[in-house]
Amino acid sequence: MGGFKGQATYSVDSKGRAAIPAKMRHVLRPEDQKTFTTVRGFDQCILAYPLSIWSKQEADISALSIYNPDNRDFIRLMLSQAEDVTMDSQGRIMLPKPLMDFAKIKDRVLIIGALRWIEFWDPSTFESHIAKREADFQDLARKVMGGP
Amino acid sequence: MGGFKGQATYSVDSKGRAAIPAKMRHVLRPEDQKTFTTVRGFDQCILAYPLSIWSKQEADISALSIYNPDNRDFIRLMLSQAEDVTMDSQGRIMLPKPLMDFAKIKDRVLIIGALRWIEFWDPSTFESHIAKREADFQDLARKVMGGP
DNA sequence: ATATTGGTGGGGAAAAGTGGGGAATTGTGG
DNA sequence: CCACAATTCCCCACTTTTCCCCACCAATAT
Repeated sequence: MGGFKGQATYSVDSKGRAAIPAKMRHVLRPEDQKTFTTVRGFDQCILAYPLSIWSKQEADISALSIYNPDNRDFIRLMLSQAEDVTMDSQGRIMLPKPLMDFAKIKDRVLIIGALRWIEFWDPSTFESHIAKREADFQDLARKVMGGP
Repeated sequence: MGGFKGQATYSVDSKGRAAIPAKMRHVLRPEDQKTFTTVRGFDQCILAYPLSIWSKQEADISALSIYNPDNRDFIRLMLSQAEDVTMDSQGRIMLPKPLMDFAKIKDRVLIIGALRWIEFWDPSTFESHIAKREADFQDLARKVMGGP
């Protein structure tokens, strides 16, 4: 069925909590146990995978050989800042501090759905990240999705 | 069955709702669950795909590798402004605010059927967009559809 | 003329987002 | 092992937004 989509800008309260948009909560399945695994994104953002999706990623990483130095460092970078977070009864999660620091998120957060995962951005960071891409959206789409 | 066709100019009320023309409503199939997925168009308009059509698009996007930066930005641009909208009992949908801003739609909207999807335009934007093409309709047709 | 379908508008109930207090847990230092 | 501090977790309460339903008007068909 449908994955995460849409966006919302919410507040991060003094306890570091942020609400998950209701429309994204509804995408979660019972086996996810209201839990996301948060990891450091490849860009300056936090990624949150539903538990059941993350477990596949974890299996892939598990399969990497320990005898390759690149593999070892990749595992360190990926896992050392990974954290399971469970929604409270209000549908909020606690964003891990190390990840908030990495993404420069303070008291407002932009949450965007990206099919199989959710991204948390500092609003102004996202704007500057995406600005130039926006102008080239047509070309980017053609390049990525194929076509003449 | 036939796809969406025709046009209509309707009002957008204070709550951001717009009616789907009845002739287009009748194109929807039960598996669409009266739901469209709205996305940012490549031109200055909003696209609405019936749920069952959109799910194919989503599958294609899902197949993209997240280890490619272009792919990631494409997914962000496409999905962050995508939204599922379900018709109410009067056959209306709520146009998402971010998309209305993008398409410069205020209180009137031009709705165009385009076979597998519906387009929402600001009436004057559409007029100026299509004006120059209108004169070249013959040539455009030959270019697009093939022929001498 | 009347019934039915299609478009438009708005009010009230329900859901969603936000903030904070206090109990339970964890971690640290004596 | 215990005391204390800090953090986390679990409720409860308030405000705002969304959504569901009813009502109205116009146009078309019977």
